[in-house]
Amino acid sequence: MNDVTIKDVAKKCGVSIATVSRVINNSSVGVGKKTTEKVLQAIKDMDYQPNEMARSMITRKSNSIGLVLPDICNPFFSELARGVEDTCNEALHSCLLCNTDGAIEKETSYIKLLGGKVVDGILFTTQNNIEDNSAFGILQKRKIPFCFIERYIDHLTDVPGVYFDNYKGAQLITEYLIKNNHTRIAYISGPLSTYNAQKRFDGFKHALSENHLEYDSTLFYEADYKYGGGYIAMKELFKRGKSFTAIFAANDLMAFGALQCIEEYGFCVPDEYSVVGFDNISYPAVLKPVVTTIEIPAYKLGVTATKMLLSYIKTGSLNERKVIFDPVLVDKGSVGRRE
Amino acid sequence: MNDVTIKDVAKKCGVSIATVSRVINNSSVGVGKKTTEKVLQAIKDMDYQPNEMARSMITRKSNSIGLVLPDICNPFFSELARGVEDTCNEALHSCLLCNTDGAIEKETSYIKLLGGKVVDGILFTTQNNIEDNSAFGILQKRKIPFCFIERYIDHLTDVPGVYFDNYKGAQLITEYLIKNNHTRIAYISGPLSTYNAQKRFDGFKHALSENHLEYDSTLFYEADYKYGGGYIAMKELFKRGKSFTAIFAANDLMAFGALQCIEEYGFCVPDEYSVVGFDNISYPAVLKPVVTTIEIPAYKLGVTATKMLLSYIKTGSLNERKVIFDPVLVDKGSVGRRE
DNA sequence: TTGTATTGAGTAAACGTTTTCTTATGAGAG
DNA sequence: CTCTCATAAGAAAACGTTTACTCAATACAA
Repeated sequence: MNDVTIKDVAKKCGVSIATVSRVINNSSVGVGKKTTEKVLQAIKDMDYQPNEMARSMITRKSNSIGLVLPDICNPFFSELARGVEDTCNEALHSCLLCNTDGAIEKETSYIKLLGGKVVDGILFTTQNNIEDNSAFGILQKRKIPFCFIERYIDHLTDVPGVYFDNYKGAQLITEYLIKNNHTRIAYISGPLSTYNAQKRFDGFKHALSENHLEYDSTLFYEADYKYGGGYIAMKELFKRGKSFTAIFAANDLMAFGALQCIEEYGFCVPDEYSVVGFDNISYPAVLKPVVTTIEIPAYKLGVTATKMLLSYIKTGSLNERKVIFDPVLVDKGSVGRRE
Repeated sequence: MNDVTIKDVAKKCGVSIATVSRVINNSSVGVGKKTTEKVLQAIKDMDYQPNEMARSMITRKSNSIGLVLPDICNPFFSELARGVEDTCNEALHSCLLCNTDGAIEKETSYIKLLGGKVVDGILFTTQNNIEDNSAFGILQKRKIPFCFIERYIDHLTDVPGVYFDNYKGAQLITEYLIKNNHTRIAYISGPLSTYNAQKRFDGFKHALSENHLEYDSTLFYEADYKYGGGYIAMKELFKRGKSFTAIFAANDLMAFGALQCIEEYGFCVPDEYSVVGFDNISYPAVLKPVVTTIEIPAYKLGVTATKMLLSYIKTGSLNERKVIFDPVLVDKGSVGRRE
């Protein structure tokens, strides 16, 4: 390690450490021009780098934030993370990465660790229910600045967060199907224990009723947000023998599973069945299949949340506690028009 | 912020801060059982969390490492990062994420920043040439513990790093083609300015000559590691009118591009043309196309590099300065047997 | 009983900064 | 020539820990 300290620099210049400190920080307010130059030169010569730890002790700022998310390998989260990190970097902050796999214990232990003044604030994404999440409790108790990402607590309106409007998204894409004259739409849901899945389902039903269509529970199947789940769901829906012309899967992965099944049954998309998903997971354009979907702007969510958190850390207050992103429909041609 | 300090705990218990410190650290060596319990209780009651900054000042360890990579959104790097973070977490360390986009200035500024005792060591991946990389210079000058990942400096044998044997990988997959009686193999290269591309190309040529096949430069095309590049390369190869039965693209993305072109020409894979790639980019199994390829164990690379770095940080020495991972062939059915 | 370990716990220095307070220097005004 | 004031720079405290050094108290062997 490089062990040049401010003392060494001071000694070499024949000045006090206070002077060196002033040069480093204020670009020399109250330091003579000649001295400033001398110090600057010495810093360069000795390759001196201030010890950020010591600095943080005094300033009570670590200039870093923690990013707690389920899994960086999930493209949604890596894009989000990129948005976070880019924004941090711009603001001369560092970003600590924490993968929780959605496990509450891991979330809690990370938050505890980070709370030890390791970071100035925390960006938190969780799939778990917030209210009975001990991590959330610690955040509040310790008064650690934080900002939620894609985690909704309808009734806790004062909790800072950046959200995506799943309800509206589901509504939007359902309406798109309806506009294309689909009236009997099968719905493959994610686990309804998650807030996500519930909101999407609600949005779907709302769009139906707004358009005077009846929700048919025999066209509903609750799966697991996974490829296999979508496949099984589709099979089951076919088995039930009810008629429908479109399938709304609550995420892209399940939509892919459904497509696979449809193909095996020898049906054509979008001619015989229309399929829509949710998420717009972004893989190289080459890869098939492809499904009309709702895009969640992960990068933007990351940027916005980071800005919010940093501003909160800096000023201690927030003029906007909640930012909600609107859904955008991305048409990739898996919806056909019914006449 | 939670501002309970060790002093508060000590005062509440009527003991000295040294005692509290001992309880925290050694689980009370040299502290009476009763006192220990009292302190532990107080810590819980007051929700005391030691200030890691202050701690680091004394121990000269931040218990965190920096991970410097081009782009977390690239699935290779996110998997790598996951390996790194998991290993860090196990060792009770934190991991700082730094995206450089491969820009030397960004690499340098990150390394400088991290060098300020923010981290105990650095994991460094770069696409740039190491020798004239100023970031490398800083690493060495400041004696910051580091470990390279997937960056090769043949002649700098004492530089700690974890590598993947691109040469052998290319050789392996070429031999697989030859074993399937392909004798005229087209090669779509990545940019030969990168070390990667060069090694893979060398491995390819070596396998040919080992099997007494002649390298034919009219079957060679240098592209850019991208989908579009692979597509254009394939088109050009067809245009040249030379005969070949297999295509080796130096990464999967280009292989996909080649496949796209082959399909447009109305040819069948693997019946008429065999195609192989490199990287085994891992997308959900659903997604097509799919190509026989060489897997680079990103996660394992991350784990190994982290272990290496942590051990170096701890002991100050390294029994193994270089770990090289062997390639594994992943057969996904895009190679046909020639009779 | 005396002497010697052993154990428990306190005191204070140290880590490398920032920052408040203080002082020395010199310039300009009267 | 003196007084005042601005400016430059130093001294020292503080940040919250860990740890080396003490010392008191107890336990045990002789």
